[in-house]
Amino acid sequence: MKEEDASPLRNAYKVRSFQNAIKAIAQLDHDLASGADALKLNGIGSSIAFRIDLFLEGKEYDPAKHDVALERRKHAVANLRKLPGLGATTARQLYEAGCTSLAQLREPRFFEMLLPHQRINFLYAEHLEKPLTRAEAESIVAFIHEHISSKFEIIITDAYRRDSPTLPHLSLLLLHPAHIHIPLPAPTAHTRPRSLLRGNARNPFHTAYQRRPVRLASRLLQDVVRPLEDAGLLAAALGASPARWAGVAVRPGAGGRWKEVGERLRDVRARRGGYCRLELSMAPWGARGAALLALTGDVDFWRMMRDKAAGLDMHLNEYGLWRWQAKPRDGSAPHTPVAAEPASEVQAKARAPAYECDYDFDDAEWAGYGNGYGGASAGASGGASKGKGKGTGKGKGKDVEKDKARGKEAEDAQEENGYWELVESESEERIFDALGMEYVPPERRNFVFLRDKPPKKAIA
DNA sequence: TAGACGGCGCATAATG
DNA sequence: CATTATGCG
DNA sequence: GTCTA
Repeated sequence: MKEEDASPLRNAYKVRSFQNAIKAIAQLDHDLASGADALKLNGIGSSIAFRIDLFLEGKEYDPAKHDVALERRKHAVANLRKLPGLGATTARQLYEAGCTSLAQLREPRFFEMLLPHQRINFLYAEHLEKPLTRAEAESIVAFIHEHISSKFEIIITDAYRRDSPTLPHLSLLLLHPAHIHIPLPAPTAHTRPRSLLRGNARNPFHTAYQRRPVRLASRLLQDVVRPLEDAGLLAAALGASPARWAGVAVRPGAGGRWKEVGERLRDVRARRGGYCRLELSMAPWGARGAALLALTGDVDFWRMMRDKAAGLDMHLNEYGLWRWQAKPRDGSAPHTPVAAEPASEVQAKARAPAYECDYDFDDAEWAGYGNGYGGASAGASGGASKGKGKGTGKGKGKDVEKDKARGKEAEDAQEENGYWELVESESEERIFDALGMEYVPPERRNFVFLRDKPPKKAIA
């Protein structure tokens, strides 16, 4: 009877209902005698009970008889949703406008319904589906090295670092000795453990809202993305923020050959040649280890690491491993800098701002940061903007609705109760160590590792 | 019988 | 320009 | 689709 139920996928809640029903039946230690028998189970209602009867009597359930139109719509929507970034809502709108397949998105009336990133994903769809070879990845990195300052260090992360022979896309970590500010986690990071088993796709190096000029002034955008655009490597952007850029890049020709700039720019304009997805992440110089961890392990492994940290009452993000230090009641900050190991000069500079918790929390920089990990301090507090509070003022507070107001109050209280202390961020090895784990080499940071060697396993 | 059915952070659009 | 709403995963 | 208020 599972086969009976396995197919439908139109209404998310309906699908879940079927899943629940299947689970309920699977947990039984005996066979079902009838639909009425099944009806007693939690998760099985009249409709599924009826279909169980049909099944037991050997009759077929014929969906076509029930609803041809629905079936057709289901297929169309499922097809449309294959495009990354195109979800249920857009798919439905497209279908209602008469679009029944991905191919039809070519038609202007449908194409215009797409958001910018959806358009790019569509236009480059065949290219982006094609994995890269390691040689292609290396060739692109060499190209980038030739077109940006030699002070940048570039590390290929993700699947490449895990020794995978092919890469779904190219993910690069960039480091620059002058890029050193390590932002603090949100004050509430430890009191709001994320759901560790599901949810957010990985999106490290996010920064809170910044004014346009500030955003565009980032070293990544100015000194990396800009020259690469000029060099004709980048064909389209899917998203750009101060420490992160994602988009479409040109692939090298056969044998890792690159054409001359002018020709490449013409190719890009005409969308000739091969393309791939490229992701650039800019990490603070002293946060190399944490950044590598965040960008190398697959999603499951990274989630496991963060879970591990949470279990030890710490907080792990792409900037480092943090421990919450409660402040004594009188408010005098316990001046206990970590510095477990001798820090290089740059490092010291990188860390310094992290411990000076003298932010003006009413400053606009802090307004609007989310509740989660990774966000918080917009890099703007690098040094200069620190002492002089007030930008546009007003920042947070205000008359938010009850719910949010409560949350904010809690946050304010948190801020006074302590601060985040950076335990380790420079070396992967030492982060593993601080978490009480054996070092796991990149090629083993994957789902198989988690399954074969359950570290602690929160998987309920 | 109507409404819930997971919750959250991000990017972008819409709105003030 | 800043905040809120929506789509997405 | 089912469950609950």
